[in-house]
Amino acid sequence: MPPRVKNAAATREAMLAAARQRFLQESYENVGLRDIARDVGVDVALVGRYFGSKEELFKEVLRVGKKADWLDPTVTSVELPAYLASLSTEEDDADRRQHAEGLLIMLRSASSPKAAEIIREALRESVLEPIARLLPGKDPEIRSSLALSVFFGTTVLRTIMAVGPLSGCDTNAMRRSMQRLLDAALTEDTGA
Amino acid sequence: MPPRVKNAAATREAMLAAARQRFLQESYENVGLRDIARDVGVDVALVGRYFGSKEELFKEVLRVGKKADWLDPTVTSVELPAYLASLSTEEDDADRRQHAEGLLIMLRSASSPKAAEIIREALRESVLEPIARLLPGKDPEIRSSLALSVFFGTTVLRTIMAVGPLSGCDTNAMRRSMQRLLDAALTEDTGA
DNA sequence: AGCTCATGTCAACGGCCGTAGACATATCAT
DNA sequence: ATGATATGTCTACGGCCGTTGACATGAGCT
Repeated sequence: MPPRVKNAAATREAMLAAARQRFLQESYENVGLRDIARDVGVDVALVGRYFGSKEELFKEVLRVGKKADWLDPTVTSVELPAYLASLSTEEDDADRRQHAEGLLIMLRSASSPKAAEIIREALRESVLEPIARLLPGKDPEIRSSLALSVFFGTTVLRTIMAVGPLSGCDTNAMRRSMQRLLDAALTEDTGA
Repeated sequence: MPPRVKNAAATREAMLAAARQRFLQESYENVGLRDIARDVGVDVALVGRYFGSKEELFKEVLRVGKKADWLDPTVTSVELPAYLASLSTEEDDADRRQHAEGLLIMLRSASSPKAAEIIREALRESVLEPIARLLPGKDPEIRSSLALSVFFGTTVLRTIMAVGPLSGCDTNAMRRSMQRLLDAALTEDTGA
């Protein structure tokens, strides 16, 4: 038989992929359901049928990146800064790419009221807590938040604002800077 | 004479102030001109008359924070990290507050297509370049960008995403962390 | 007082959005 | 082949948006 023209599971998956690409490039409000539907070559109304609402579609998009769990448990705390630093620069590793993409999506839509709570939850449950669990020493939650803030800060300038000095920066230099920042972020506070 | 009920300059100023407050709390797209007008007790159409368009109003809002120039020229590079660190925590100093507010406005609307270019320009001309000019050593543009990324990163988590560990953090601890991060950001890259 | 012009209001336009329900069509079981 | 059902389309609604031009009203001058 010739390949099915009508296949619910396949179109759902295609819409999810298209949505992910869109949310990767624009914020929650600026992504139109009609854009996503057009990408797949399908009618808008299908979004409603398969995902219920735009918010639920967005939730599902964030769930995609969750499948590859954050950080192999074998990763020790000393490798952690290097891993996080590689998130911005490494392009090949599939898991890393997915993690970095997920974070970028959250960052892009961070100031969209409708998306805010969804993002907060996803961030906590599938990023901050897993990282904090790997950190020895005091205040793991604060330090994992600081580490994440390094990623977000550099990404805002490099990718979202497209500010020259960081976007055009040499990859190795960038990785060294990230590593320095992440070391500082993960350092325990001596209170001095 | 009793204070003028109709005063163009005053209402313009009031609308500018109201707009600034709104853009401080929500992103470019999520701030409606009708909201601003309602805050002032005035009709929407006045926005068009006084500012031309929403984009120009936004431009003007960013110009407000520019009046207090960034960093007294007497500030040496050693005090710079402390100054930047105080941006997030200090509430009293008027200039600092205005600088921090300006940055928050830019951050909030960073992923709004209509606002993006305006922000890029304002950031470069009135933040990145002034700071870079104060930095001795190599790659001042890169290092000033990294310093700014520290502010943006922590602000995203603390203020925009309202993520627990950083929003509820002790002020002194926060300042120490910021200082550590900023030192790392401003350190020259030895290439090692 | 009356004239004039700056100042502010009103109504409406066209456009895009997310959502919903009625409708069409392809696929599969019988 | 025929009916049943999953799959996808079409149309349209109500709502908010930024912007515009015609209109009202206040203030200040003579």
